[in-house]
Amino acid sequence: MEVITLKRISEVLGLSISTISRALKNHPDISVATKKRVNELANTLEYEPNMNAISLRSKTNKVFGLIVPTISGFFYDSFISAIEQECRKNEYSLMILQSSNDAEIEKNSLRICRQNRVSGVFVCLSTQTISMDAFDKIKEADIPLVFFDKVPEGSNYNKICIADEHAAKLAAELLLQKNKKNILAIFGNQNLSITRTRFTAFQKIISLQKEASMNTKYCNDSDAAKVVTKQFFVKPKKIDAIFCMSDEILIGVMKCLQELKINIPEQVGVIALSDGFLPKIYTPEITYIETSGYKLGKLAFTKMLHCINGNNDVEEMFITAPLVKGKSL
Amino acid sequence: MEVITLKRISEVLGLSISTISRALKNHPDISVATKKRVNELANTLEYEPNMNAISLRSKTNKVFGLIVPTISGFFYDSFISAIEQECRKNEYSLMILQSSNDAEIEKNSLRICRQNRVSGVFVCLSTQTISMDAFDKIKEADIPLVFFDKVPEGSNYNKICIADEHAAKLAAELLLQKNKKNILAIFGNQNLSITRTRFTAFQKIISLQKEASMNTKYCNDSDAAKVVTKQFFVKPKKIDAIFCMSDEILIGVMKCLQELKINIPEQVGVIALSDGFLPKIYTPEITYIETSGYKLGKLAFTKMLHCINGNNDVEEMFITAPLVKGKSL
DNA sequence: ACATAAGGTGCAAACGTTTGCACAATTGTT
DNA sequence: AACAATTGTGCAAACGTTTGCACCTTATGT
Repeated sequence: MEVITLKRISEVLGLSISTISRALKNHPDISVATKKRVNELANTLEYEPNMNAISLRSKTNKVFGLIVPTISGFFYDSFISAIEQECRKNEYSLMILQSSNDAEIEKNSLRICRQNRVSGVFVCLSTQTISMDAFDKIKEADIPLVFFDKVPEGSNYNKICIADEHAAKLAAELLLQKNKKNILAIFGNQNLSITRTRFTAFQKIISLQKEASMNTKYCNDSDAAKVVTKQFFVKPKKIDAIFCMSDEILIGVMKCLQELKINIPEQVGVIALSDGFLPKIYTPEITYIETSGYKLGKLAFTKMLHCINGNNDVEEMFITAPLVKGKSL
Repeated sequence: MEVITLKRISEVLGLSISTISRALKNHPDISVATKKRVNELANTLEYEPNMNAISLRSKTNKVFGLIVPTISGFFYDSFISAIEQECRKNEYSLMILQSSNDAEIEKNSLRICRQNRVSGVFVCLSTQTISMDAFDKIKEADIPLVFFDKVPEGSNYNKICIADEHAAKLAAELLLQKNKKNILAIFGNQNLSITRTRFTAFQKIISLQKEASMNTKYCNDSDAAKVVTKQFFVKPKKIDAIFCMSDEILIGVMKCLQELKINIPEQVGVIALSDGFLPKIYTPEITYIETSGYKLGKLAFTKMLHCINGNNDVEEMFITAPLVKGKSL
């Protein structure tokens, strides 16, 4: 079927293209009568403005880019979901790119964003990213850049994060409060600043309590966490609580505990940092500090809008991570 | 920073815009020397073609639209992940829209797709969709349309589905084979054709075995499934196996069984239709028929490419759902 | 009656590409 | 020496919008 343009409408109505354009935008110059005629025809013909033309003309594409290591996961999907909702509200579209934790693909995704002249880019860094050059170039091109979750180290980037320090601290305090003395603390990929932050904060609190001891382990996936956990239950057991830095870790830990038929919380307590979905499907429900991808997404979007509106202050923002009590501690 | 265009390059080099354009596209008309000069400058200046201009000129945007009820979930995220991968391989971009199971939003998403002149649209229908008018219009506008998972009834749409009939049949057969006689079968939203298909196929097999009886329940969410399951274990228990139509159902069922400390598979067997993630985190691991969003995505994309390449045959395609044995039956 | 203002509309350029065609310069053929 | 073919390049239009400006009507004020 023929696609309707301003030109087509102008021909039918015997008016000029500019009149049609203005009429549809409710421009005061155009008479009410004409506006009515134009709008009616546009409706029956189901005119839809060509975004490509608009973007070209206005030099600004109402699209945001979003680069994540992977869409499927315990966290990104809810983040993306939040961003998409906000985009819709604000009449932006969302272009999603996965980096698969590959720096090369990530870089290429940035190129795609530039080619599409997106209005801004949300980025959760891949675990492999070393050079920030490509990102710096985006900034030079005046494309707002908002990092979330996995963020770079420098101070010249917008960063939206879970209040990792506070969250880890909260977990540690709760463990001490429950009088746990021998804690197994399992963290994720050691390369990530998020891991280091969580570790440092956690350890700091635990070390305050002289009688408490802490075993630190780093695991890159669920299976590793399972194996690590098992080690602590085959030897004479001396662990009375496990801290899981993420959902991924939690899965491995729980798998192990279930297989060994270890009772929670009687034999061992469990606490995690989590998006909240998984802790609720276990029995007993796991006590966790909520690291909500959804809230993070909302905040990231707010910051992005500020950038769009000319507020160029580089900011690091945090969302607080509340404690959600289960029965696992 | 100034944004680089063909014009800019042409000015620097003292050549015409068209020469630059052709040189960058390695057009045979242009001399090797010129090509070299142009490419070098384009590289140092980091020229990135303006996709909006290209799309406008070519009247074809290399972007696909994707409309799903929700991004986060046990299934859509892996579907989306697959589509995104294929898009990247084929140099398309992906625009994601959530319908939130709201027909109005879904319709609006279609509008956005049209305005962006996308090359094609992937759709998983919302549960509330009644009228197919908006979709029919997209088809009239010659925009390829590929439905997946939740698909419309008519025969004039491309549909990519799990082989629901086969999957439900497989589950039923396995239950009979394991000599289960009193089966609780829990299904999802009764409005969806996917539910009806699974139910019919499942029931057909069970009814072949005279001694087997089947209790059918419909639940719209995990909590409902949990409540329903509980009912069957407070009265004198007569259930020896539970069939879960989806991950959502499975979550509720497992929650109930765990709370009541019912042993799987000794006291009751469990089988589910699932994407595969959840069955593996339980202990024992749940036996399931794999309904892979990932595979579905790959197949949907293949069909989309066929459409793009002018193969307009309307097709209904299925992906087979293999049995993955756990220890729950 | 005549200037001025107000109201309604159209012209044309611009956004950044691509591409058919024309053209100039060089080379090859008689 | 005349002519054709080849090679390399540029012109200009087109894609669908938006918008500053100019234009032509009328109505208003003196």
